[in-house]
Amino acid sequence: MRVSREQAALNRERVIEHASHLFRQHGFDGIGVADLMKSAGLTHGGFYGHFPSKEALAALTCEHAFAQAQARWSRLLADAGGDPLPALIEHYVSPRHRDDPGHGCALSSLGAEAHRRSPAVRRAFQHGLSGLLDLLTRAVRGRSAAARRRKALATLAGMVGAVVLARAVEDRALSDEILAATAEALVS
Amino acid sequence: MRVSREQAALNRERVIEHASHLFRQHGFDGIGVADLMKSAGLTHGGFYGHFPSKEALAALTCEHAFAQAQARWSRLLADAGGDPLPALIEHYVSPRHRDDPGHGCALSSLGAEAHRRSPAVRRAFQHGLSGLLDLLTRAVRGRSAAARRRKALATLAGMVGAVVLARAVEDRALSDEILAATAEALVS
DNA sequence: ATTATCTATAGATCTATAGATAATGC
DNA sequence: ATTATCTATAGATCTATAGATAATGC
Repeated sequence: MRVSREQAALNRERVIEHASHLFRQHGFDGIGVADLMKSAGLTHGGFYGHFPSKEALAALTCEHAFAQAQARWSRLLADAGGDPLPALIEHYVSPRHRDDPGHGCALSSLGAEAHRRSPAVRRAFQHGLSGLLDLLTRAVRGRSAAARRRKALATLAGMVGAVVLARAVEDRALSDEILAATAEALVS
Repeated sequence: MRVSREQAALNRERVIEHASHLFRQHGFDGIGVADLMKSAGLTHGGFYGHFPSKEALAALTCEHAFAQAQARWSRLLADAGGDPLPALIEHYVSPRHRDDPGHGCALSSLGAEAHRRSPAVRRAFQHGLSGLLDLLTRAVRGRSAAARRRKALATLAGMVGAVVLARAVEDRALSDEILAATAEALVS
C-alpha cells in the first residue's frame, strides 16, 4: 500500500493535475475530495497527508492552471511572428476552448467564483490575471504604454466574456456567433 | 401557521425574489434550501409545497433576474436619448455593479455555471441572453443589421467579461482599471 | 374539508480525522 | 522506525419527504 517518497511526490502532482481539470469542469463546489482522489487513482483518506484542506488544493490548482496558461500563451505569441495577437485571440475565443473547459482558461471557468473563495485562491487569480495581462500588453498595438495596457485589459475582458457567454447558451448557432463576432471585433 | 391563498402566492414570490439574489451572490451550489426559505421568513419544510425541486427554483430565479434586467435595460435605453449605448455600458461596467452581484446581471454572476445546470436553467439563460442582445442590437450603431448584431454580441461579451474579471481580482486599483479600460473601449 | 406551513427526520453526501496496514529507507 | 496509503467513521450539511398543526374558505 505504501509507495516510495518519490512516488508519493508524483501522486501529489497527479492529484493537483487531475483536480485542476475537474474544478474547471465542475466548479469548486461541484466535485468532492473523494472523487478528486479517485480520479488520481487514490482513496480519499490519503488526501490530508498531501494537503491541509480542499480549499488549499483549490488554490494550488489555480496556480497550476495559470502557470500552464501563461506557458501556452508565451509559446503561442513567440511562434506567431510579427502580429501575434490574432493567433492568440482565435485560440482563446474558439469553439474548441468553449467545448473543453477542463483544459481551458481558469478565468473563464472559475473567474466568477473566485471572489467567494479563500484568500489563497483569490491571490492565485490576482497573480494569474496579472501575468496573462502582461503578455497581452506586449502583444497589442498602441501609441503609448498606457494605451497598450488599456487595450490589453479591454481585449482580455472581451475574450473571457465571449467564452463565458458561448458556454452559457444552448443554441450552438448563437454560441458560434458570439465567438465569431467577438474574435472579429477584438482583432480589428 | 397557515396563511391565506393570496398570502401563500406572495410568499412564493418572496422566495423567488430572495433566492434570485442569494443564488447570484453565492452561486447555485453555495446556498441551500433551508437558508433560501429562512431568508424569505419561512421554514425549509414548506419549500416543496411551492416548488418541485431546488433546481426548478433555480430556473425560476434566472427567468426572474433576466426579466428584471431586461426591464432595467429598456428603461435605461429609453431614458438616455439619442445615443443611449454609453449610458448602458457605464451602468453595467461599473464599480457599483461589480460590488453588488446579488442585484446584478445573472450573465456575470451565474453565466459560467449555467452549462452545468438543468435544461430549464439553460433555457432561461438562452432566452435571457437573447432578450438583452436584442435590446443591445437596437442601441449600437453600424452600417447594416448584421453589423449591428455583431457589434452588439462583441459589446455584450466585453461587458460581461469586464465584470467577471473585475470581481475576480483582489486589488481594487486593478479592478477599477479593468472596468475603466473596457468601458472606454466599448463606447468608442 | 382543504391546504399552507411547521416540526422532525430519512437518506445521501461532504470534509476531515483516527487508527491500521504494509512497504520504504535508515 | 518511519510514513504513504487505506479502511472506517465522526460530524456536519444538504435535498427531499412524512405527518402534525392550525387557519382559511366552501
